Amino acid sequence: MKNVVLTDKSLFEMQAEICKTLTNPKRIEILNNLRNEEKTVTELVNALGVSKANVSQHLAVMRHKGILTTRRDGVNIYYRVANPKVIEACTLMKEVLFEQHAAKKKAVTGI
Amino acid sequence: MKNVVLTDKSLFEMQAEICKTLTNPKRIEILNNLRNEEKTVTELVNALGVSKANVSQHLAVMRHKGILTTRRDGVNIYYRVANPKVIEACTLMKEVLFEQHAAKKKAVTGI
DNA sequence: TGCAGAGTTTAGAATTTTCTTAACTATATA
DNA sequence: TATATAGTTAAGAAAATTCTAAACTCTGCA
Repeated sequence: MKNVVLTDKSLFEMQAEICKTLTNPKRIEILNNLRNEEKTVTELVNALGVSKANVSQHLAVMRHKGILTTRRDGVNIYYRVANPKVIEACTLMKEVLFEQHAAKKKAVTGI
Repeated sequence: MKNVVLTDKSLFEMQAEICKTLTNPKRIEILNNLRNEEKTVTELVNALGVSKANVSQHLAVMRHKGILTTRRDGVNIYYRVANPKVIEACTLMKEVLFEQHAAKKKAVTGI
């Protein structure tokens, strides 16, 4: 365990690293799937419709960053969101998107 | 103005596009600088200590995504955050980082 | 032990992001 | 008009991200 101390110098970089979780459409879709419940890799594969290897890679990215945690139950591995604030941040950014959309629509229709 | 309608198909992609704003340390630092006030490009250049061209590029990225807006006053262009929810999301992700840090520290020191 | 199902890891190509340099536009003022 | 200041844009190299295919590990069970 190294670098337990947060240095000012690297703070923005560390924050960017955490935020990178949210920059891939499939990872966002995974987070949406894990919003209220834990799921196995296979369940996520079926929900997303992409290869198991790819889902596993995205899960690994988020697990290594501490965004997701896992538990094994027999042959299955269940993934869940480690900190609900990630979901909150995700929701806020979706709201930003919707509010932009509403503003654009208003600009076009005048309503 | 095309694609005013949000399709389900592209929703995660659009959300990821918005979130990409937060994935660069310099853009996060810019958002921190604009948290409570508008600033000119030169003020941001001085605050970040990087080239004007680079700051301008990062500002352009965020402006094109509707995250920042601008006003010109004479020779200066003032940038400000368009939607405070972006700052809220940024803050939440920083809290996630700090809570991870606290958890790691506790794991090491037992306190 | 051997097999099948569940998941991970690796290697590499294609794409995207980032930064630097240089050229460019716009505004104010002498 | 000429010049300085403020900011933007373009081109291209270096680095990071993403996906696919194939090989690999781990667990449960016959």
